[in-house]
Amino acid sequence: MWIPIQLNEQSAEPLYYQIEVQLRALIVSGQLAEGTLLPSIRELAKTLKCSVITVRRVYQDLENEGLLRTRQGTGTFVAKVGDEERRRHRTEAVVETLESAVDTGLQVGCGEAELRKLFDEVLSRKLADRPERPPLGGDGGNA
Amino acid sequence: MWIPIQLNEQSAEPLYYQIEVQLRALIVSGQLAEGTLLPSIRELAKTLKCSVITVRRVYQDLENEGLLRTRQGTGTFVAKVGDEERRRHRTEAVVETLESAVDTGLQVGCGEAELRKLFDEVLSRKLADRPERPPLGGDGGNA
Amino acid sequence: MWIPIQLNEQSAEPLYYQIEVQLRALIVSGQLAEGTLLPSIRELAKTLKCSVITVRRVYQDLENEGLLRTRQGTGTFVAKVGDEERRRHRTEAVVETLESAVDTGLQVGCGEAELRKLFDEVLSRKLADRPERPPLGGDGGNA
Amino acid sequence: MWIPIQLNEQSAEPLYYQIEVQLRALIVSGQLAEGTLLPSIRELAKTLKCSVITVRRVYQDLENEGLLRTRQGTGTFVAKVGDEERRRHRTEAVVETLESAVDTGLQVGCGEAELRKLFDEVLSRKLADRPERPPLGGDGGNA
DNA sequence: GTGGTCTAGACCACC
DNA sequence: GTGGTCTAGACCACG
Repeated sequence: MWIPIQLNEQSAEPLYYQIEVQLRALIVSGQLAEGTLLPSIRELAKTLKCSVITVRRVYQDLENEGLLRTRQGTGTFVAKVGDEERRRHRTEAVVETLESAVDTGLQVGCGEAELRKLFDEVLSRKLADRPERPPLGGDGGNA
Repeated sequence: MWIPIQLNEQSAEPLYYQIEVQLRALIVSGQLAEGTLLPSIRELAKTLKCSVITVRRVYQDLENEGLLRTRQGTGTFVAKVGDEERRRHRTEAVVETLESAVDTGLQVGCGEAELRKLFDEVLSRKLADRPERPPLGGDGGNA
Repeated sequence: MWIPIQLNEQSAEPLYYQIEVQLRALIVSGQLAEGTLLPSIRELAKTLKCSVITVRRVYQDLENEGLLRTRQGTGTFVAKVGDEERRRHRTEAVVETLESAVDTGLQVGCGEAELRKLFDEVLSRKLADRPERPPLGGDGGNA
Repeated sequence: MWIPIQLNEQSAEPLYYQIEVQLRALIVSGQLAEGTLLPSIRELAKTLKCSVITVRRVYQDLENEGLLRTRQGTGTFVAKVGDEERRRHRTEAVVETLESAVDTGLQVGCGEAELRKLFDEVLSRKLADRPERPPLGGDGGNA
């Protein structure tokens, strides 16, 4: 099964964090359905050209968050995520970042109108750039 | 002279970064006028209850950005900031964070409408919470 | 023949261990009488929805402990368990776990009284929850 | 500062887990007071003769549980633990183990009286063996 | 000095 | 084959 994760080696963000963010997004957005068997840590590590330990950490962190479940000798699966939890996860990161942006804007003296304008510009640009991404087949490898 | 900087020890963001962001905002927003003498490194460190090394780094970074100027034996001043530069600085951080938020939102499957709604909520809340802050006296320091 | 074994997939305990503990308990408590023919490895694996390898390991381990005997081409039987051995086995696991619990309690600063209270609570609760379980018919298998 | 942690290399329990259990106990029992600066991961690793990574994992896990707080460049501190949380943590592990012991006992056919007798024996023995341990000085190294 | 990330690689337990 | 633990050691960021 193929998982669309893009790493940016130039970024200051740690590798494990980049992977976590993207994998978490795939799960809470439902693109990776409950019960889906993820690639083994070794396999994903090879795919991403990083250490198995880095991938392991990702899986472990997401398991601690309750998004994954792993069974030794079997593999790592997408856990059941309640609707409530899914909604919370979905907007949590977005809202946090928006708050930070608005905070910064207000502090440097932007008014409400200017902030709205900047947001509109960013949103329009991002929507235009948006790559078409068909939903992942979520039934592959689900034992 | 008093500089309104709030540190959050709980945050994962490094101390120096929190200080930099806020000090930069005060400068590019004009709340700290050109030529203003900043508190000495030692004084600000004492005020913020952090290491002098941390403050030193902040002043150094902002000097490298051209926002501060240091004169040996005299102190550190707010440099002249061109209108062009000021405008760029002002929106730069905001736009970056907004982009990051929108990216995250799109990746977890939020639609345009939902993102706009979240932004509106955040903006309204922040505007309501906004503390009244009179402009700082920019006419020199008492260090 | 039906063997009452409950597996908890959520548990961190390995499957083979959960099965071993419960099967051992059935034997040393006399609920599975000497000479009883156990279900075949394949059958039990199917019943428990786990790998034959897992069941094989369980039978092997219990055979090494002297609780089971395997006769090629015939099947696996409950071995003769001496009274001495039965008594030892019966309390061994219980005592070990009790010791571990008491150790933990003392280390976190519980006093004797508090430990007794906790034990009473747990015991009462478990006795109340206890499902009625009639003794198993120990007179041979239908495999 | 000295932390009384005993490792059992023979045990099947992973090192990191043994350390976690004991450190957690010291914290929730109040023997390590809020704000106490723990030994650095390198120092504790040397003391315990294990890898820094093992200690790091312990600190990280306990930080995820909210029992520790670490500040880069400064060290790792005991976090504020609410009374409610402390009580929960304190009895949680004990109760779990007691339940497991009682479960086992009932399954092998012990009656209530026998279980009480076993518990009494274990408790008495452990109380007698108990080493005298004076409270730790919790004010060492607290910057 | 501190913690944080990433690496390679060994060995074990489980299915 | 899978994941789990532990190791040694490099390099960076922070105070």
